[in-house]
Amino acid sequence: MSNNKRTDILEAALSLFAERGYDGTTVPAIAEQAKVGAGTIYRYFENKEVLVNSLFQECVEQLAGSLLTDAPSAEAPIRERFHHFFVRFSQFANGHDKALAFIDSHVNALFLDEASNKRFNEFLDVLRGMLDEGKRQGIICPSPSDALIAMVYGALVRVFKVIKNGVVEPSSELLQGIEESCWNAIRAH
Amino acid sequence: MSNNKRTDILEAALSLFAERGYDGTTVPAIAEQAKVGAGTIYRYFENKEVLVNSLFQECVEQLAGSLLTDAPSAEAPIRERFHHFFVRFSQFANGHDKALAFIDSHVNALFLDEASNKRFNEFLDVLRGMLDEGKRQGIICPSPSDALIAMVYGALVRVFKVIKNGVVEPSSELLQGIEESCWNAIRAH
Amino acid sequence: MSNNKRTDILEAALSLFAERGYDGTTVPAIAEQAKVGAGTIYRYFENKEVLVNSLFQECVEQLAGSLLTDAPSAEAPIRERFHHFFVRFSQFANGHDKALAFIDSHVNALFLDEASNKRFNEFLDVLRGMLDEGKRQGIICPSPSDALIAMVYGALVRVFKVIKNGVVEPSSELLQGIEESCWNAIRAH
Amino acid sequence: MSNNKRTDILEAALSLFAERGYDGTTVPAIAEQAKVGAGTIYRYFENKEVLVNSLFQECVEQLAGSLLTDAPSAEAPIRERFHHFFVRFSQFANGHDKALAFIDSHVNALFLDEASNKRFNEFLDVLRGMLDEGKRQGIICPSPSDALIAMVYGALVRVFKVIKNGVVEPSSELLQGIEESCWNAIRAH
DNA sequence: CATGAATGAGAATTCATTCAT
DNA sequence: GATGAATGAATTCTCATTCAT
Repeated sequence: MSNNKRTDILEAALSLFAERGYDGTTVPAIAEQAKVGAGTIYRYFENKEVLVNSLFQECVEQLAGSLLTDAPSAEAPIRERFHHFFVRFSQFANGHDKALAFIDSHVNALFLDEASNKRFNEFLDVLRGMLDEGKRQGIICPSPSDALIAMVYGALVRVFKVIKNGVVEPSSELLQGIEESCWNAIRAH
Repeated sequence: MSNNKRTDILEAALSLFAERGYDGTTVPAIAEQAKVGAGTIYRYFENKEVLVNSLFQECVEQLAGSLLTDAPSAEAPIRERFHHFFVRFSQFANGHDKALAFIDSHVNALFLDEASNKRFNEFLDVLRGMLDEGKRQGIICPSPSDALIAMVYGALVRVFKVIKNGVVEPSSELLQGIEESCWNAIRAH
Repeated sequence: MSNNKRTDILEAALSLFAERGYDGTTVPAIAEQAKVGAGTIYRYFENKEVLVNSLFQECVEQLAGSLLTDAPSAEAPIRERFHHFFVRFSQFANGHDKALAFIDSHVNALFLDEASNKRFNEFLDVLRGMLDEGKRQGIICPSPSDALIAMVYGALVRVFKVIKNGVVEPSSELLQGIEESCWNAIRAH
Repeated sequence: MSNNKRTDILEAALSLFAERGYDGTTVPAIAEQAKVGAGTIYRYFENKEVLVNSLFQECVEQLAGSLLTDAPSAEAPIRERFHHFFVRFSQFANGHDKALAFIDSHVNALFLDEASNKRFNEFLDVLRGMLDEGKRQGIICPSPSDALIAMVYGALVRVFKVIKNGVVEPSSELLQGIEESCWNAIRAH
């Protein structure tokens, strides 16, 4: 029993969208997974597109919120800020693997609306802020921040996916190695 | 006029799959884009699933072939081999952006068959070979190759996507910076 | 208004299959005749083939049930048993002419499944039992029962079809004459 | 190699129509079976409907011709005429089982044109003539000829089908038994 | 509020027919 | 004449959405 059908629906949708994609997922399938009637979904979301956008925004919200929790101040050393970012991201990837997979595989989809895209860009801005500050300090390499973000984000999404799939073991050495690799990718040499 | 309808269909499918995904693309839409009748598609491909698998395998083939062209021998220095890989990958990303986007967004899809998955893993093996040799020589950092591959591949796919989208300018400095970043991510420090 | 859409669909299908055959009948045509949406048919039957098999089995069930209703015991005289069979068959042919036409024109079709064929053979077994007993008593002529069944069944299906078509009048003299003819065809002389 | 593509097409169509019915048979399937191109069929027959009507009429022609060959004169004893009919019909059923199955399963089809129906009725007229003469002589029972024809024709089609299917062995005793049964069905008692 | 049966527009696929070679 | 690749209308089937209960 759950105290909230809306949440049940979003969780079911997340699970299915992450696995089969938006277009590969039917509304009745979401209803079944959520253990609600198909019609119930339409009491909480105007239609399938509204549902996917709501879900996307909530997922990005969670990810962004996760990264900001207990974050060092803007005055803290970049390396420390990056470490916090990495730890949080890695926790999120571990605890919310479906959300990360869903965000990643739907991020450029045509059915995402203005608000969804805006929300995702705001999330990227957090990273951008850190990198821009680092470049000002000469600690981060001078490539465009958008390029650096794309690389770090792309690298992390992918590497946590192979971890989730069990291809490699998520030991603390591995995580340290990944953090080092990412840091080396963006720091000035 | 084209000398080959099969090619027209594959190109149309690539374009649409890359943009809207497999499930978001209708067969008549492919037919229209390819300027053939809808029924014609079924003369060349048994069904939509066979079409997407054929396309996937051909794209991976192209990518792998591209990376192998004029590749330095296995005895060449790792840095040189990596450079060649990067240059080829960047050329492919530039000339075949849709193929790269298509591969990337469909690589784990449930409708891909055994052969498609096998073909993609063979492509990854090429990278693995280079990294494993580098680790033996102590040049590449000791994280599992699957993790390093995921990071480099993820970083490159993503960064070339933002380049394609015009977010950043593909200057030679940028490309040098990206290559350096990727190399720094995987080399031993 | 009917209390059961499944029944509406089966009746519509029976009517159309009897008239135009399985392959000559489209699903939307059945839907229209049944006054339901085309999609509704698929809520009740997995596909067109399942529909035709369900219908076939139900029709054979009705025919067999009809023949068994108030049937004389296996100890009753063969002539009496045959009379009962004939009367029941003739009533069925009169009241369920479409069912009889449908069964007859689809009985050997390739799309009928194991269960459908089995059900029809069970129906034939009822006749076979009567004829075999008659042969044991020397009342029925010694040709193989399968041949006698084929003849009687073939003769009756065909003659009731011409009656239904209005080619001949279904007077009681006619029915008596047909019963006599069939009996004469199978009795020992 | 055959000297006549038209014949090849008709034979292929006969074989397929007999097995799967008109609507269940595709024109390309006929072409393949006939070892001609699909387009070739349209050089000999305007369309599929013309093909099936031509075939139907040729088959009925063959059957009627078969029954008339060496037929006793109208003055010959009815029993002798019936014997000849039975022998010829049985030969036809044996040598042209597909033609008989095809005629039987398509005889009332909606796509048969005027000429096809007319041709089939002319065939029935041959039987009718014999039975009417027999009734005049008091040898044949007084049921309407159309009913008697339906019964005899229905019985024979069905019984030769089970013989063809190997359910019963076509011994000369069996054939004699069948002939006797049919004769007993229609003679006056 | 919640449901799930019902719907029909739209998707994948087939096939009778045409026509350039 | 013969072919079979190409076609698009028609067919089977799916699914987002509605609405009576």
